[in-house]
Amino acid sequence: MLKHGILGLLNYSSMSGYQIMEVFRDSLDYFWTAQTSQIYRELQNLEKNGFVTHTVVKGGGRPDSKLFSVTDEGKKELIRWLCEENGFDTRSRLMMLTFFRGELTTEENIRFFEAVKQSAEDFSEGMGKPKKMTELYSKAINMPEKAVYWKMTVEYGRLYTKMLCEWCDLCTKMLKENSK
Amino acid sequence: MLKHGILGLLNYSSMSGYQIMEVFRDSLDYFWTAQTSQIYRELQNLEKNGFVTHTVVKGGGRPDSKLFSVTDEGKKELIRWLCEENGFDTRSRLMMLTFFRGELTTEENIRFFEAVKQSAEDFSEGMGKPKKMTELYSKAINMPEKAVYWKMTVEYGRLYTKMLCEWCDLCTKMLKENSK
DNA sequence: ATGTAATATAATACAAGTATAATATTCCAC
DNA sequence: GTGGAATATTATACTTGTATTATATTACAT
Repeated sequence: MLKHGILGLLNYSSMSGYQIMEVFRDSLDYFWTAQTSQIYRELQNLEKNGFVTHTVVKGGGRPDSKLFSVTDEGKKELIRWLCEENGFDTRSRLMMLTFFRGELTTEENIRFFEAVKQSAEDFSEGMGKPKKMTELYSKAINMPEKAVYWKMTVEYGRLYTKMLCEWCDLCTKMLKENSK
Repeated sequence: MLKHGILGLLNYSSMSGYQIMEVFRDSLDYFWTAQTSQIYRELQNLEKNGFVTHTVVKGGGRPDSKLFSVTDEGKKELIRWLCEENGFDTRSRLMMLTFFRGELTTEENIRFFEAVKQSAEDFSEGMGKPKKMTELYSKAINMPEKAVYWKMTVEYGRLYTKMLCEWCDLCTKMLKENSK
């Protein structure tokens, strides 16, 4: 997954590994996170496969860096991935954690679902505000035709957290009714 | 994750690797899938860590099998996991695939979101019916106090797929308005 | 009797994500 | 001038999930 995310970013514009790391950290972390080391490793793999190349850029004052760019092959691979992956996925850590909660008490589990709800609310709030989105949209000035897809991911975040809060309320309700 | 899922199942009742595989395949695949080989590997790891033990059972007619049971240590580990993992997670392959769709045409992307919606509808339909749930609930007769948590995972599936369909409709709408 | 399906376990290789730490440069504050 | 923060890359080890294949036993249908 990360591999293609990097390819997608480099397709917007050439970047160093460090800059890619910043984009994931500051703008994409609401749907994907990546360790710095993983980004550099994937860049090496992508280069080995001929999907990206790099030139060394003298760091004016800063350490030298490698500026990575997608190749034609890389662009083709990005398109192939976009066309062939269907994206529907139901794997859920939360469901694994929910399924086996019969081992704990009703009270403990009510607290669990309230904590999940709180996390969802915090996330939802944190997503709207900051540089996260402003950085995204400032890039969108140069790429207005991409902005609609970025907006969709934000809308997903909104709908998903709303749904999750409703589900948590439902679970809490089920537990309270159960224990009467 | 799988490790604790196996621990959770063995905590319901002792089983062979093959039976665990059947439960994942027939009853839990709507939120987690696992290769047979991964299940046997995790069983070996769990045993190495002292969380499960096994006795060999002569297969009356069938091949011999290993009947696995949780140890006290294993039960403790299960509880620890349930208490310490918070479960809120926003990583999404679908969002990765959405974010970079600016490379494709509006028409291609409308088809994409329609396909995602179709998958969600198929999943939702498939979840309600079959032996999947009947097997789950037949076990619930012996464990009525666990059934409420199993029901919650089903409710999540219902809410999630409904939300996803709405999101797909929204995306399609955004694209159609955009291209006017 | 032959082959196929179901039962049952195991090995191997690979892909992808996590965790931690090492190394080097330069700027800036104290 | 010293230490810390930001920039920039790399290495190593580990965990988890995926993919494929191999092996062996018995039941059952053709």
